[in-house]
Amino acid sequence: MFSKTCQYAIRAVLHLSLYKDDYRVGVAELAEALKAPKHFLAKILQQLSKHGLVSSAKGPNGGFYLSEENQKATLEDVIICIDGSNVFSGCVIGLPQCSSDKPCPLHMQANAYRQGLQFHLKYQTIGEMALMVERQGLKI
Amino acid sequence: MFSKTCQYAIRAVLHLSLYKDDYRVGVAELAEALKAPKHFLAKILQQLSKHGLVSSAKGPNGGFYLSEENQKATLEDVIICIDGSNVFSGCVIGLPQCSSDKPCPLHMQANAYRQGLQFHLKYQTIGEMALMVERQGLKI
DNA sequence: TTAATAAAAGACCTTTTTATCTTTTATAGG
DNA sequence: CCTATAAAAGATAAAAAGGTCTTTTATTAA
Repeated sequence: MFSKTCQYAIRAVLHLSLYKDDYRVGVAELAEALKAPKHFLAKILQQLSKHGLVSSAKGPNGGFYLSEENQKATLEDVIICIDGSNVFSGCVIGLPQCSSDKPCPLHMQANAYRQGLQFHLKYQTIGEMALMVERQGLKI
Repeated sequence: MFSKTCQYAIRAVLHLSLYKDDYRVGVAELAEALKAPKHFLAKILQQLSKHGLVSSAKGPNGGFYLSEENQKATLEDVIICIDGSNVFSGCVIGLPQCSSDKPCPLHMQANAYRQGLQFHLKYQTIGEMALMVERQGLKI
């Protein structure tokens, strides 16, 4: 479904949302926590940063964090930023002309799956998800 | 969702199921019909053939076809043959330890919809799908 | 104002996926 | 039995994804 890059991005953002508001997380620390390759994770965070989905501060005590604004974004935003919107809307068997007008044989069922998930990812902010994660003790 | 290889495989099998029972389709013809790279498609068909999901005949008038038996298989079989079963069961954010016991934050939602798709792909044979495709004039 | 810190940026490498080309094997039909 | 045909098999190549390393830039705090 999602690329490995995107999986790291999702996990990184969720993880960032668990820290205290004013704490800046260094890539090394985050990479360790996620068991993700450090430099690769750095790239991903930079891309998210460039698109305003995470915030960062350079220099001593710097690092990545989620601003109030960032917390209001959704995982859908993160996913689209990394993998593009086609993960939700592209034809599952790769037909360029596939649409609800001229559907492929898997169109309806595949869309049910993807739109259901997309809805879930869209109508809950990252901040809200973080609360869920903490209360339910979910794995990241 | 599915690899390009898998997308070709699905389309190839569906396409094969539309021909008359006794007609053998050459790779060149099938590649043309699917607008797929010929040699690459050949590889895919060989893999499906090795796993008993399509049948083939060498020599003049030879080619690929679906036997009675092959028609009774499902697209789930095809997909698992090419992409492996993790497309249906692997953690969407890539956690090895993710399970219904220790779920990731997307576990429930992802599985709810994914299993819907899997069910659809599993409880309709390729032969049955072919009928649908013809009756509804769907795109392949 | 300088030294240490940490992100940003970019060059580079590795692996996997996707795709092509060539040779071998099997078989139908003249 | 020979030839043309078409799949099987295998080697090779190109592109994309995943991952690493080095240099540059910004910032803080001594």
